[in-house]
Amino acid sequence: MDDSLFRALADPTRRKILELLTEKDRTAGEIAEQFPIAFASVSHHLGVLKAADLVASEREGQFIRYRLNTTVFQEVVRYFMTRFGGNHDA
Amino acid sequence: MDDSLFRALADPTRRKILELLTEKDRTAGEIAEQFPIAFASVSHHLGVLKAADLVASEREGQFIRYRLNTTVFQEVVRYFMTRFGGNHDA
DNA sequence: GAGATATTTATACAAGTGTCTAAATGTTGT
DNA sequence: ACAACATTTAGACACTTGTATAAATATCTC
Repeated sequence: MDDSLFRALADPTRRKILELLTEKDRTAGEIAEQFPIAFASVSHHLGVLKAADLVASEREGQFIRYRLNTTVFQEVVRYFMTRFGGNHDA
Repeated sequence: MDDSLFRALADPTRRKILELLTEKDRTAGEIAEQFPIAFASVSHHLGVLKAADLVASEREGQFIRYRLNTTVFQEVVRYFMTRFGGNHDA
């Protein structure tokens, strides 16, 4: 289990970004306008999430669209369930 | 979902501590001797884990015994499953 | 190609974090 | 009460991180 994964999840702005991407894929700009911080700062967060493989991105014209990498989330869930006895039926 | 929870999980030493406590409850000293860092540093980590409610402790004579708070882990699992579509049957 | 829009990269800085050593606190046994 | 042991707390310091502004890169339209 990679360290960058948990460090990426440690920031509330990044977790909010992930939740936004749960609803639907979004461009960097669509994501950035949801936050009171500078676009460049959001871009930095997106880079962290991407480095942790929590999101993927692809260019779409002048936009760059981000989407959740659900595979990694299942790994996180498995990490907690196997090590810390999360209730599988919950 | 509290911010301190994810920040607590972001450090590899702390995750290792949690894994040690999965096996069995341990005193601060038993935990500390598993790591190459100073006892005081481990104590600091234990404080962080306790503040995040991931572990609980109780004095036992001169020792202080730590144990996992499994309830919070189930909350973490639920957080990921509900928001990010982890496979409930996995 | 120039200008407009979308996004990232570079740089700087204040705040936060992990570690250390030293000192403090709590407990036990003499 | 004192000494020994177990653990935490206090301060200090290097390193990381989240943010900002400014500059760079990429795409689109004219």
